[in-house]
This record gives sequence, structure tokens and C-alpha cells, in this order.
Amino acid sequence: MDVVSGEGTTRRRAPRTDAVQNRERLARAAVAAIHREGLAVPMATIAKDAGVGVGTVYRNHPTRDDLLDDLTRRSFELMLTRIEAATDDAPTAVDALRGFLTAVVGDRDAMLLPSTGGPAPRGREARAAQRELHTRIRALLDRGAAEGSIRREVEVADVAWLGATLAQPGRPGPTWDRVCRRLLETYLAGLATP
Amino acid sequence: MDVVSGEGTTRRRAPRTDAVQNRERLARAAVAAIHREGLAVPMATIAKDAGVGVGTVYRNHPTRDDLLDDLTRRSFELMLTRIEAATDDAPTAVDALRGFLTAVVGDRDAMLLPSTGGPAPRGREARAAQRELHTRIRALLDRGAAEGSIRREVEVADVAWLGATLAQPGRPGPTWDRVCRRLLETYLAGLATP
DNA sequence: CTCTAAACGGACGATATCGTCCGATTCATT
DNA sequence: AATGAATCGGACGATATCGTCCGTTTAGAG
Repeated sequence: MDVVSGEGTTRRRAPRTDAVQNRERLARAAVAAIHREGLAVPMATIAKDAGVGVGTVYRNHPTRDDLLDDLTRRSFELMLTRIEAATDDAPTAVDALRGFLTAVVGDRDAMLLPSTGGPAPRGREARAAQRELHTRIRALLDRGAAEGSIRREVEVADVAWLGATLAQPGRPGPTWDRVCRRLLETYLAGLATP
Repeated sequence: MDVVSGEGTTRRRAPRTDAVQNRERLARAAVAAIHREGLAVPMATIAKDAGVGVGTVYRNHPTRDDLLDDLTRRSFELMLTRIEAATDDAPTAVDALRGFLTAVVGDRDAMLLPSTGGPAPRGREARAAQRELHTRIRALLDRGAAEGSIRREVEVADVAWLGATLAQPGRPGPTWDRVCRRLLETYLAGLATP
């Protein structure tokens, strides 16, 4: 029996909740496995880690690229929520930038980003999320330029690259965290208009 | 017939020149192939690109890890020559740092560094080269601190990470070069003592 | 509770990569 | 030019991974 969705389109059925859960677990397990064993980690490993069969992996993601693209999309969408939160409660653009980048660093184990060695986003949705994120960053930079706290020549690509790079899964441990913080602070200090 | 080497040790024979050439070509081809297809690129591909047989690859590097470690060692040694050159003819420590990092970025296609996704150096020689490089960087930072041009809290790991990260094989093209330059200049600007 | 479409999972044949082994080749020496 | 040790290269058996296929299980509508 047909089920009418909110947007007025018609579907055979609502998505099964266990299927949704499996997709979530799959995504989480895939990111962890890739960080642990590299991009070429066997699908079987991902499946086992997620507690599903390989069949389920291939049903949801016909191709490895499809899976990777989905992980990238999720990562962009996560960063989107972070930049929104950081922008909301920050007195200056530089503070917002600091909050955003710090949050992203904290999320690094949950994300797969292009600079991690992951592929550039291909799918439409992944690209859309990336564009949206870039728009937000641009707004932040414009605000900083208006305030006079960020040099005008700074571009979106700079921040995007820095964020993606700082968020590399990298070595764990407190040393790295300190390096990360110092690098970020130094960069932010250099951002000021001379 | 024995051949007496310059250091006074005795060897059966001088190394064959074609073997030396093959090792060089192998290293170059391996770096290029890895940047193109990832760390898991088949040995056969590397061999073909280098114009040798797989047998030659395995004879020189019994293990994939052994090959990767060799590439890492070569990269560190290249950076070593760069930092020496940059240190020699630079009026200030910051200028030397700029020269060094700029050179490293220019060499990115010829290097395989840990942050590229490559493994941390394991072999004795690779580690030694890395330590030597760190010593040089420390000297540079000390000089900067003495001059008053670099904050004292900056550490070797910061510069090492920045260099290795900027030198990622990344996207080609002028846009990236500009991003790279701006990031570096912004960081260097932030380095100044406040 | 019944029923059905959707989802599951893992065995399996096809394919790709590994790393060894050895006959052929080539360089350095005399 | 002759010699022989070092080097070469790629065929080959072993192993690992891929991606499909289908019998079984399960969520959810009625």
C-alpha cells in the first residue's frame, strides 16, 4: 500500500529502521577502517566491523567510489553544523574561525576529507554540501574583512585547506594536539591586518 | 679480485653502474606511481614505469615497506640539502624558513612524506636523516628566537608538520600554488613575537 | 496475527596482486 | 676478447579481494 510522504511524492513504503541503522553503522565503520588500514581496506573488513554482510555493503554502495563519496558528503555536512554553531556565538570573525577549526579538529576521527587522501567529492549531494560550506566560510571572511580583523586577500580555499589538513586522522596523543593548537593560533595571529 | 674502497674497507667489486641507475629510476617511478594511484599501487606498475622487471624491484626492496622507507629517507635527505641552502644565504631566520618551505613545496612531486599517507620512517637511515633535519630546524628556530623574530613557543614539530603538509602532492595548478603561498606567508606573519 | 516486500549475509567463481625462482643477459675486470 | 659474477626480467603457483547471486530472515502494514 502506498505511503504519501511529506513532500507529496509517492513511495511504496517507509524506509525500514534497521536498514537506516545499518547505513549509519556502515558509514562509521568505514571511516574508522579507512583511517586504520588505508583507502584500499577490503570491503569485507568494513562489513565485518559494521556487523553486516558484504551483500549489505554492495547493496547500499554499488561501488567503492560511491561509498567514499557518501563518507565525504557526511563529513561536509558535519562541518556545516560546526561552522553554523561557531558563527552563532562568537564576538569576532576570528573567534568564529577558531571555534570552527577547533571543532573540526575534534571531529577528525569521524570524517573522511579529500586531503586525507580521500577523493574529491563527485556526487551531486557531496558537491552541494561542499559549496554550502564554502559559502559559509566566505561569509565569515567577509565579516572579518568588514571588522578589519582579517586581511582581505585571504580566500575561502585557504581556510578550507587548513581545516581539511588539520583534521587529518594523524597521530593521536597530546603532543599532536599541542602542535595543532599552536599552528592554528599562529595562523590566526598572522591573519590580522598589518 | 678485491677492490679497495676509499674508506679502506674491502669489497669484491665496484657496484655496477646500470644497477645504480635502475635504483634511481625505481625510486623516481615509485614516487610518481604512488602519487598517481595511491600507496597500494601494484609493484608491477612501478616496475613497468621504471622500465625494469618485477624481479629487480623485489631484489632491491624485499618488502613494500622497505621500498617506502627508502623513498622516505630520500625525501628527508633532499629536504636536508634544501634547508642547508636556505640557511646559508638568508638575512633572517624567518627568511631562511620561507626559503626552506618554499623549496620543499617545489619538490613535492619528488617526495614521499609521512603526512602524504606514507608510513613513519622505520629504517635506521631514514630515522637518522629525519633527526638531522629536525636538528637543523631547531637551529633555525633558536636563531629566530635570538633575533627576536620568532616566538619562543614555536617548536620543531610545528615546522616539520607544516612542511610535510604543504608538500602534499595535492592538486596541481596555479590556484593551489597561490593558496600555498598565502598560507605560508600568513603563518610566517603569525610567527613574529607580539 | 498474517503476509509480503524489503533487507540480509555469506558462499562462490572470476580476477588481480604477490613474491619467488631461474635461465638469459650484461657489466667490470684482466 | 675472454671470463664469470652480478644483475636482469618475467613466467608461475599461491593467495587475497572483488562483486554477484540467491535462499533466508525480518520489519511493518493491514
